[in-house]
Amino acid sequence: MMDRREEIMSAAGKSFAMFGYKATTMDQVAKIANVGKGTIYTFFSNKEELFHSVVWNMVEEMKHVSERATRDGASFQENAHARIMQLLKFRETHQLFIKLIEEEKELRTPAVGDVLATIEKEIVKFIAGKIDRGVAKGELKPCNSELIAYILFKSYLALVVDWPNTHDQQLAEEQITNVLNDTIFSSLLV
Amino acid sequence: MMDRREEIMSAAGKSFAMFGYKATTMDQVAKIANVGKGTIYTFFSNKEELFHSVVWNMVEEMKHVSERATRDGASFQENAHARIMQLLKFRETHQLFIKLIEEEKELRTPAVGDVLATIEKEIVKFIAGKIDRGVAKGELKPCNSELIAYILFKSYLALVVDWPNTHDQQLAEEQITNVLNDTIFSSLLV
DNA sequence: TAGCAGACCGAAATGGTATTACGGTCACTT
DNA sequence: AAGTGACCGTAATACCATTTCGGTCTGCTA
Repeated sequence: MMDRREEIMSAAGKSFAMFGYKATTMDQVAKIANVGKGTIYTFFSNKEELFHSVVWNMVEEMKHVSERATRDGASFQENAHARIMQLLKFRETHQLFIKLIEEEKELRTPAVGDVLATIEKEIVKFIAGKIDRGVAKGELKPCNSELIAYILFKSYLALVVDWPNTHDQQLAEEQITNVLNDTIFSSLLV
Repeated sequence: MMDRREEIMSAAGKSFAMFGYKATTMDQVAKIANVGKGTIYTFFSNKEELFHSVVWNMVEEMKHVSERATRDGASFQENAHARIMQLLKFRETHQLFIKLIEEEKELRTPAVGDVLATIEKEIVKFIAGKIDRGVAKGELKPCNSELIAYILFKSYLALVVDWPNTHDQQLAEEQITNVLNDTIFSSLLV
């Protein structure tokens, strides 16, 4: 039988993904995990900490999936594009992530807002790390990597996520690569 | 005495700016305008149309204020920067605009959400027009002006409005001009 | 008699309260 | 010693009585 802690995390993951943060109860999690409610509190000090642990797991998985989009021979821009697109795909594919975004939009649960902000910060840090590596390898000019990572990610969000909200067809991926190659990426190359 | 229609628009403008869309009542507007409630309905078919008229007024004023930031001798980038910064300043200075943003965030009044989306579209159209003019005058390369205007405005929003939400000090204006000159603007110049 | 005013209408929001649900604890079991 | 679930106080929910408000329409005024 699985480790009790993992059992609980897994149960919580399923419940948060299905019902969201607010609508999952600790009794629910205990039931799914085949564990008494009290037991949960020997591993996690409260609901929010359990939530953070589960979300953190997801973030690690997301980074891992993103890394897997890296291709060895490819240029920095190609890899950066592939990795960020993978992040965005994860964002709108992974059940828990979808549920969190939905809950933030309709319920405004504060704990969910906090967690989404944390995730965004982590993603930007992840991208900034890639830029720093590019600089260290001499592929990119030195720059304020956090600022560039920030505007790069925000641009992707704007083009991939926001644009379709106000325009009735989404942008072709080629248009996205073109505009970003001409602007942000071109300013980075040595 | 002022035109009755203007009287009503002015009263509505004050009320929307002070209390927001949801919390201003037609009785309230009638009272401020010194007009019977029925009279409002001879000029505007309903509350939402009155609202749109008032907001449209504000948008025209905002565009006008933005134009006034234009300097004759200055480069395209300088003027574009000055005009967009003026738009953003208006956005966080003008009472009605402030109130709309607040109401969208806390109350989620649908009519307000619609109107804010319309305003954003109008701003992007305004910027796209400037880009088209720059192209026509031969200052800029031909490009997809709507797409560039979109990403340009979204970038300004990200750097000026969003950044301070997650970082405890706002970006210096010089950092903003630097990063955008190196990226989006540089891709536009002939 | 044309245009304005404000009493009036029904739908929708609000407020107050009785009830339920939930996060977290702890005395008890195994 | 480790685990459980009945239990507690608070906070959310459901319910209903009352009020509010957008919009209409008849009568009044100039």
